[in-house]
Amino acid sequence: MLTENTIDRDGQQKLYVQVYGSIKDKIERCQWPVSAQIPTEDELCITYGVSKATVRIAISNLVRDGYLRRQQGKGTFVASSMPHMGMAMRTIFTEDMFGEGVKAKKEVLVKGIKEPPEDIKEYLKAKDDIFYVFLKRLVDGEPAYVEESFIPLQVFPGVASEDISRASFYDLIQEKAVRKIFKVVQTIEITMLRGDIAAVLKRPEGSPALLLHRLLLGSNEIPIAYTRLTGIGGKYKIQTEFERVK
Amino acid sequence: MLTENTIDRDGQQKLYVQVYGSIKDKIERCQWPVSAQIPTEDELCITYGVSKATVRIAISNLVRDGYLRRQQGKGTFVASSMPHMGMAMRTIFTEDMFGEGVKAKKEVLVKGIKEPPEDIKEYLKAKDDIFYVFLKRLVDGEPAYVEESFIPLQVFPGVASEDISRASFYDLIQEKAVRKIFKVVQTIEITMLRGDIAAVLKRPEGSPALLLHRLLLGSNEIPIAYTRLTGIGGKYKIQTEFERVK
DNA sequence: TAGTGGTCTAGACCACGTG
DNA sequence: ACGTGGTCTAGACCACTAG
Repeated sequence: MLTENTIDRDGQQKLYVQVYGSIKDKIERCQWPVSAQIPTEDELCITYGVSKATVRIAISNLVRDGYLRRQQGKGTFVASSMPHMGMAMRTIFTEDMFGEGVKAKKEVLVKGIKEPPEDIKEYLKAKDDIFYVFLKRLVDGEPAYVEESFIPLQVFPGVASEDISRASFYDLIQEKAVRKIFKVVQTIEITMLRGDIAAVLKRPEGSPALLLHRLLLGSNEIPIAYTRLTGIGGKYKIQTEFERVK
Repeated sequence: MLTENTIDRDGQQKLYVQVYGSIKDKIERCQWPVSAQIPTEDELCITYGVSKATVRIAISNLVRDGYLRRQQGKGTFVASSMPHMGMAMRTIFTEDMFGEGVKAKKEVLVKGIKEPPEDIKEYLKAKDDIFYVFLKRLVDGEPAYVEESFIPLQVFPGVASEDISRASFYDLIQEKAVRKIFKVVQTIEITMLRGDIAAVLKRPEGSPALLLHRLLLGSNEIPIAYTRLTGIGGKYKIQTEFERVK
C-alpha cells in the first residue's frame, strides 16, 4: 500500500483505522522521522477530510501503541523508539505463592528513617530523609519472602503513620503520596541469600533466591520509591498478567 | 463525597473526570453491584447533563482501569474483579543480559513437529500438530539461556518457513499468525537445571536457574502459544517496564 | 499573541446482539 | 424491530507553550 492521504468512505474500514494506518505508514517509511513534529490535528482533519474527533481517535491509538507522543501546546511528535515487545495492556503483577497459600500474612520487622545503601540512594536521587520498611511475609506459618522498601519522606510525608502490613505499597502510594506512579521498572534475577535475610527466612546463607527490584517513577521519570523483594527458590513464584486494553 | 449525580460546571475539574469519579464511586459503594448493567450512555448523558462524547471518555477510562466492561449491542457492565495491582500501561518486557551483552545471537537447535509434554498439551488445549522450537541464545560467545516454544500449526500454519532466530516469537505471531495476542500470562520461578538443558548451557545439572513460562492467549482466552525460557543464575536478568498510557 | 493539543456540544447514523 | 454501544460531524471554547 502506498502512502496516500486518501480515505475510502464507502469501504468497510473505519475512518480512524484508515487514518491510523496512513500515519503509521508514514512513520515506518521514515517519511516522518523520529522526534519530528507531525502536522497539527486541524491540518490532518483537512488532509484526510475527517473531523477532529476522528483524527484524535487515530492519534490516541498511535500514542497508546508507542508510535507518537503528544505535548499540549506544542504538538505531536514521532516517538523516539519503536515499541519492540511493547504493548498497551492492563498489567497485573501479583506476588503469589506456590500452591496459593491462603493464610498469608505480612509482618513488619523494621520501620523508620534510615540511611539507605549507596545504590538505592543513587536510584532515588533523594537528598533528604528516606523511610525504610523491612517486612517478611508468611505463608502457612512459614516465611516465604522478605520485602525492603525505601521511600523519601518528601514524596510521602505521612508514610510513618500508615498500616503498611495491610495494603500493598503500590496502592498506598497511588492513593496517598504526593506524586503518582507513572512508570515501573522491574528487574528479576537469581542471587544467593544474604546472611541477615537468610536468618529471617530460616534458610542457609548462600542458597539460591529470587530477587526482584522495583523502581517506581512519577511523571518526568522522577523516582518515587524503591522496593526489593527476596523470595526463596522452589517455593516462590511471580506471576504477571498482561491484558490488552481497548 | 456523597454519591451525587451533580456536575460542577464552573469548577476546575474536567467534566469527564467528574463523571468518572461519580461512576467509580457507585461501583465501589456497590450501589452498582458486580456484573450488573449500568445505565446506557444516553441515559448517563441525561443524568449528568453532558454530551455523549464526554460520557464516553469517562467510561473508556473506567474500562481502561478495569472497573467496567463494554459489550456492543448489549450494554456496559460492572467488571467482575477489582484491579488490584492492575494498571493500564504500555508494557515492555525485555530479556536482557547482565551487562548489556552486545554480541547476542540466537541459534536454533531443534525445529519441527513434536509431541509436547502433557502439561503443555494441557495449556494449549490443542489436539492437532504442534510446532516445536528449541533455541539457545549466546552472549559474547557464552550460552546465556535456552528457549522452548510450542505453537499449534492451526494458529500459525506458516511457522515452519519463518526465520525464528531473527525476530521475537511474539512479534512473529502478532504479525503473521491467524490469531492475535490479547493476553499474556507469565510466571517466573527458580528451578534446578534439567540435564539436557544443563548440557546446552554448559553448567552442572541441578544448579539454580531462572525459569520463565509464558502463555500467549487470544481473544476469549484461547491459547495461542507457549514459551519456556531457562536462564542461568547470576548472569541472567529479566527486566520489565510498565509505562502509564494516556 | 499565535498556535497547539484538550475538552465539549448536540446532534446523526451505523453495527451488533437479542427477542 | 428495538435498544445498545460505536462512529462521525462541524463546529466552539479552553489550557498550555513559546516567541
